[in-house]
Amino acid sequence: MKLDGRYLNLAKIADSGQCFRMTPSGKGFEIIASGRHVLVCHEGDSIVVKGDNDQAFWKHYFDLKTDYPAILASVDPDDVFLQTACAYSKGLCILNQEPFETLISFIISQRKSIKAIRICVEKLADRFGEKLGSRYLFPTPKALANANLQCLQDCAVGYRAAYIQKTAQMVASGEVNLNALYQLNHQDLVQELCHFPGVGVKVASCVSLFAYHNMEAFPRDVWIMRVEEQEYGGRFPEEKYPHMAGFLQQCMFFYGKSPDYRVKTVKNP
DNA sequence: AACCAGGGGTACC
DNA sequence: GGTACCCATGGT
Repeated sequence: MKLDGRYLNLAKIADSGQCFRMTPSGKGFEIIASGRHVLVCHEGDSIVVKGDNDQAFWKHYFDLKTDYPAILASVDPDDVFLQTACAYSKGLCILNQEPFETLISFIISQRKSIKAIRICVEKLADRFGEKLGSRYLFPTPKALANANLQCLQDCAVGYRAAYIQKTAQMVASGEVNLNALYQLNHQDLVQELCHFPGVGVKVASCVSLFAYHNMEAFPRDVWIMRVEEQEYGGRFPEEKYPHMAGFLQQCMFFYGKSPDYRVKTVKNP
């Protein structure tokens, strides 16, 4: 199956820190998402997906309906840093990911590096997920709700084990219906997600952006705050870009973490 | 070998 | 309502 790949850059998406189960494989990438396990790679102007034929799903997953070039073109030309960050990040998009996996993944994310998050998520899948071919799917809410606390801790999640277990129980029991939350706006959604243990405004914002695709979400982590301090004297005016702030945040995060930017901003007196 | 990682909960004031 | 401290674990 082929998709329009003229804008996307799979390598950048895989390295962007919004998804944790997209890994280099041969000339392309392996993706495990929403009960599917595929191989994707660039081929000319296309992205070739092998292992699944649900075109509607993958078009949505890669957010092909959003006009990213138009978004990039509408960035304030006087904001030199943002222009640079966006140019550097060309090919990034905001994926449409499954809410439960995104929720648990970003509960794990607190005080962890992206590499460490990947390891935890993989261990959870290996231990509690359903097998599909050579790999394991992300665990269902029920599987994590019934998981032994010590077994969860064996997945290197540390003190977050209790957060994961309780959150999974709240979902599995029906106390919270994640699919029903699509109808909420960003602010109400964040408030709702904050009821889960281990979820504060930052994690909730990530879930709002990466699963529910609320583009006005602007998650502030240590990297973003560092960039905001350096480039904007404290705070990026995200209200200036109500329908694309989340994507710009991705660009600022991706560029801000890159060696290019870090070398540039080193101060040697 | 200290220090940091896509923070949040809690106990204080 | 702010703020200080604690929380496991892996990478650098």
